[in-house]
Amino acid sequence: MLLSQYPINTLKETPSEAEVVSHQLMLRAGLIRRVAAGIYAWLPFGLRTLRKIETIIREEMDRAGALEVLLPAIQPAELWQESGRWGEYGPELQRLKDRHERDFVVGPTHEEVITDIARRELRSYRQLPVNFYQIQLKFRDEVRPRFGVMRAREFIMKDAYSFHLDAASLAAGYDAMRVAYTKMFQRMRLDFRVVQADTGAIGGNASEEFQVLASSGEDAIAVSDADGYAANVELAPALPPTTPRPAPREPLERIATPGARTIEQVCAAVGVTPERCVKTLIVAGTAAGAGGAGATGPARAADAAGTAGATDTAGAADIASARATPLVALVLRGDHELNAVKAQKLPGVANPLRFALPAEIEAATGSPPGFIGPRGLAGVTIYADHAALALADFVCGANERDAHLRGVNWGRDLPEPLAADLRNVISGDPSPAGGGPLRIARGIEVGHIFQLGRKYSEALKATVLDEAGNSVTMLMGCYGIGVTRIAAAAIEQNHDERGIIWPDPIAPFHVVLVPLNLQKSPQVRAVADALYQELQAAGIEVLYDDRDERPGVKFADAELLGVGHRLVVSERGLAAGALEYRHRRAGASEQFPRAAAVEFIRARLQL
RNA sequence: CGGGGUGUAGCUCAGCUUGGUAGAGCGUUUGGUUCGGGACCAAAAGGUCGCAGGUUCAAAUCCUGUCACCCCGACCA
Repeated sequence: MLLSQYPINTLKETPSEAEVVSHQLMLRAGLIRRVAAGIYAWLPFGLRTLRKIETIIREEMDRAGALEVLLPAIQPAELWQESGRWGEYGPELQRLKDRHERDFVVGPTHEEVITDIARRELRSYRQLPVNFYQIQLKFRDEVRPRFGVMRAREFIMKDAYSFHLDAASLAAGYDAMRVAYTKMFQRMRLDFRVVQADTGAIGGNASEEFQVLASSGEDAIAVSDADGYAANVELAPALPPTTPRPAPREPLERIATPGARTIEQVCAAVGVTPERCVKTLIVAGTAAGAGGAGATGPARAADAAGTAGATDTAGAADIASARATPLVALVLRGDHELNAVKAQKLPGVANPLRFALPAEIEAATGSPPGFIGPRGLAGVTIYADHAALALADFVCGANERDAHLRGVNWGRDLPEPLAADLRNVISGDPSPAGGGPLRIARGIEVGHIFQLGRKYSEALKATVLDEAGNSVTMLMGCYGIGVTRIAAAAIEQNHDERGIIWPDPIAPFHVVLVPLNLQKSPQVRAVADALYQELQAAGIEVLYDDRDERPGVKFADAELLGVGHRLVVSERGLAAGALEYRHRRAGASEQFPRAAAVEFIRARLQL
């Protein structure tokens, strides 16, 4: 491609809207432009990279035996009503009406549509297993789109759905996808980890995420280098302390703590460290959990889970409803952080997790937020994290304005609460796999694989006949990749102060050809033109900077755009019969004979 | 949705406190000189100051409303 024919400008200054490096560089290099919040246009250079990413995905999906389809972006509400997600899926689901006032959605994902196809097309176990995939635009009306294409509202996703007769087949299909994904991300030269993950709103059983490691990543992942354990922090279990709780030594004592609402303030007022304190978070419970004493037993657990989706999220103004909402207290050690995913799975806790409103807290405890403690909380289910439960002589709120308690002991001063894993693991916690301490890394989720089970096939009655002629509900797996996000993730991992450094397999071009003094030197022109033809004829993708620009401008743009291999043609070099080569990561250039150009470049491409 | 902030030239921003001629750098155009690391000189184009009301002799500036965008918290590829 001739750069003189390309009208998109690079930017010297960083647009103020961009926060993270990948976003800044994508805008500066002219890969993307913002059209609206979380909605981007892909310009030619950006699209070239996007297409390369898609090609790698396609090749590996095809190799794994998956079949490509293209499903509609606009989907009828009926399918979503049938699966139940018309009501469950929140405001992220973009709903719209056609001219006849019929309801539709802009697809955020395609389980409903593909299951609808599957139930029509698949009649026999002989047609299974099968895996359908597509690469297509999705729309999710994110609360807060951010970081350019990393968290956009409209984005391109590769989504795949597999159908199986039995669990063994599903597991095999799932494993095949894990292998295919691993291969793809390896081919893209990404530094990633496969981590255990929460199944989230989509539901299902086994689930793993593919996380590209980057400090700007939005996900925290717990990694143990000793035993290979890796999990999203949302899911990583915090093991209970192995040492037993010490015996009480201090007397229970009330302390005036005027205005001390945060753990830091309480510690300062009382004179202890955060790990000697306990914080009590009040969250909404479920109607099932409100029944009365013993509501948290296993028999009620199924009940609670069953009604979780129906939890009312009434406004603060409605005091009557606020009083009616059952509450649950979650108790954590002062230096620990609540893990919402773990908490909302507990019996009696509303899912999704919702913090109680100040009015609700005051109505239930008689104290404003900031002075709440587990002692004397009547009619509230109390869960204590294992670490909080292991404390003796701890500090907590007194359920009274401007007062805390110290020397508090479970069993002695208040009943033993229910024990649970409520917190995020932190660096240094023991690995659940048993091998050494965990460390916390940041990751960008570029892929996610699930064993869905029968959630959608059951709702949409997707069945086949088995060998015995019985109607069997199919098992499903689903497998997503954030295609547009990969481009951003790759830049997060591959850049320097001068710009992008694309890995060869996803670079918009293989080589950038930079002739110096092109307009004045017929010799440079002749050689550069010839090289352009030769390299292209050899199947090498060349960006030919034939602009009438000074060398500095050409070098700066080439480095910003991030093409890995640079070829310089100059009068100085040609006098010695040589060309100049430099890798984007290299500190210096090397000379090589002009006649060997094609072989020289080919030997250095790592595709 | 809650909290914080910003809308002035294609981009980055100043001007607003204290109302009175719309500015700089980069980019763009033309001419010239340059030509191995984002050149220099000269000239030029380019803005209904987000939008709508209001106050005032006079509004980028003050007031009200509205829209858009960005940042911090709960969701996800």
